[in-house]
Amino acid sequence: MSAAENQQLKQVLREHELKATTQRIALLKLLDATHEHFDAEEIYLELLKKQKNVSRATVYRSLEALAEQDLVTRLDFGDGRMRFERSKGEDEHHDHLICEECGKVIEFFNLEMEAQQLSVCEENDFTPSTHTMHIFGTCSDCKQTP
Amino acid sequence: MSAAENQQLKQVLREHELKATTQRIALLKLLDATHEHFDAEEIYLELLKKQKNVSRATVYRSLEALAEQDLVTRLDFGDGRMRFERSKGEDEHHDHLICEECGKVIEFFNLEMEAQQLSVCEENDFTPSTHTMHIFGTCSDCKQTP
DNA sequence: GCGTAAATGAGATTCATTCTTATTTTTAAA
DNA sequence: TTTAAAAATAAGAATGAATCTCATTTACGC
Repeated sequence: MSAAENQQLKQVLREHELKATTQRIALLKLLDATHEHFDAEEIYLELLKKQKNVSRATVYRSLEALAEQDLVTRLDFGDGRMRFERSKGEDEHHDHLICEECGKVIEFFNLEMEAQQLSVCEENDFTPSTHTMHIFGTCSDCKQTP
Repeated sequence: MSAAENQQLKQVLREHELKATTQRIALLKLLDATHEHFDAEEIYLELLKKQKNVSRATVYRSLEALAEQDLVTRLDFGDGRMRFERSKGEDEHHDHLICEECGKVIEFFNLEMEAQQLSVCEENDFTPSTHTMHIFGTCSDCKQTP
């Protein structure tokens, strides 16, 4: 089953004109297996656990290549390092509520908000490619324990 | 007139329990005088031009202290360094369209979008403090010259 | 299997930001 | 105005994420 998954990911990489290296496959497999928002260092350490031949530079370079092909998505929570997730379809796009106390990230999607964004772009003759909407504050858990 | 401005800024700083140092006053004066989104290094260089006694560390520390008191606002355009602007009133809040070609930043405000944000927070029992809404893409100028 | 272009590993490098320590300022009170 | 204590500053060292270098290895079309 892991073999089939490897085969499938190899396919995906080739379709995006990326060489199917063991490192890239392992990286995609890792992100496929979690819903967490890993940063590059965490990804590097996770990969090290599973196979010894990975370097930090490769993690960064692979993430860049994969992001360029929209196979992974960069997330900037404003704390100085980028997080990454496996890209979701257009219909699975989401924004984030970020708790400043505990760091928890709540994903949300609001159709009206997306519509407003498009209308703002139109008003300004601006062609959008991506957007980030982050609301910082305090989550319900942290409100209760002051 | 600069003396009066100094006096006024001194007042502002004291009201926020910050010592009114010449560096902080100069920093506020600089941000008051421009609509640009300077980064820390640019602020440092601008201040150096006007008076020789400033250090990078002080610029960073002052910006942190001023941001904490909401006298300046941090802007994260996702390019690896923070920008700063003089804080505007609640009613002057704005979000940003950021051109990926030329780096131009267009400010906008959309009341419905702000309302949607509040409703999302309510749905999630989340108390918002600040938010960032950045739309990346191509501005009208850059569309014309491909 | 072979050759070549592309990817990788290891570590050096860059760049924004933070920290350290000795010195200087601010400010409140004498 | 002088003075003392607390806070802020200057200068440069240190940190940490991300990028770059270059010698070595790997992927993959032939």
